[in-house]
Amino acid sequence: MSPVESLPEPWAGVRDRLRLRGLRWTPQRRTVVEVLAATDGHVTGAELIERCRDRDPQTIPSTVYRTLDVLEELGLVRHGHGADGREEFHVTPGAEHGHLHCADCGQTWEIRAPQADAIVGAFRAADGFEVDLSHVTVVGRCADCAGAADE
Amino acid sequence: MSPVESLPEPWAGVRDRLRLRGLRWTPQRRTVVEVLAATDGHVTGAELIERCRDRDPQTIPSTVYRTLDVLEELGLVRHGHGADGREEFHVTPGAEHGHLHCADCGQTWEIRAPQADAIVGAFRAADGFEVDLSHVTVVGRCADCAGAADE
DNA sequence: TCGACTATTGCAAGATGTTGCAGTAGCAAG
DNA sequence: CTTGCTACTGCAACATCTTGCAATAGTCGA
Repeated sequence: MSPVESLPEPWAGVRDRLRLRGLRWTPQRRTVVEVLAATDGHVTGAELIERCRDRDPQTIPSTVYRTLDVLEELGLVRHGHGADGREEFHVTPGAEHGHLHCADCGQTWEIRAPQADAIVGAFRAADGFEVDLSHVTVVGRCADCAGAADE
Repeated sequence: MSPVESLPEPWAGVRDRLRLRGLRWTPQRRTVVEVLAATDGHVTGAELIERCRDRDPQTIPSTVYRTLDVLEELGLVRHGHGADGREEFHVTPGAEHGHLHCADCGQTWEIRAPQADAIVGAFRAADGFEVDLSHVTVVGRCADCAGAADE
């Protein structure tokens, strides 16, 4: 009795975790999980659908989005929003990070630990508010572009 | 020679500022400007269109969005994204603030100065990056909801 | 006041998500 | 292996933005 498929951790047990909650393991969900397991870091909703279609051309967007909701409840992904407000999904663990985006040059960076801690710490200390950093894309102007703007 | 219309500051000179740049003052833009002048704080794109339609039922969404782009270039509004990624427009000045949103209870607060400074300062010191706080909605869990989640 | 230049508009189509509903198909029990 | 409950799917319609294009209409100079 080999496993359904050799999925890397932490995806191997998804099927059973779903069933334990009375949820179901379907071909469509399997497609999404396989794509996510092969994804490193983050994907936008559109990219994800695109990749699912590579495996199964019949993929329906609404099904993918609903599957992502379920996987987020299991803690396997987190959704956030890019600089333009479009959805972005982070594959956990190991990809829980915020993004920094320059509105001028369009570049994006990951927010590094010191700044992440500054943000999370500031709200925790003041209000007891627990920030979900990976939900956010901080927008502004990078040093190069800010300098260039001063003629 | 009375002004075109008695718009409150800083909207009174919009017409001339547009013309100075070779841009035009149209009835459609006037509608948007009037609505914004009567708006306190922020509005979502959908709300704005709704209010414009109250004044002019012929209002076309794409025209409104394009007008907002122009007004943003003049510095009269800033766009940002709410917790769900939808657009939100801040009427400047005086409404340049970030938002804090609890994913559990759905409440939203304005980010206060100490936390705002902590964020802006952290990025400025480390990378010279100038954060546009009003673009962002920081999402997480408020103290009450975080507490309730611990059973 | 008239004419020409070109910024804007209105419209239609497309991208990205969300939602309601009826039919389908997992899954656990017998 | 059946059967029944109900979670899921597929679809269609809608919400929010964005973009390309032809026609319209502000502006400015003569």
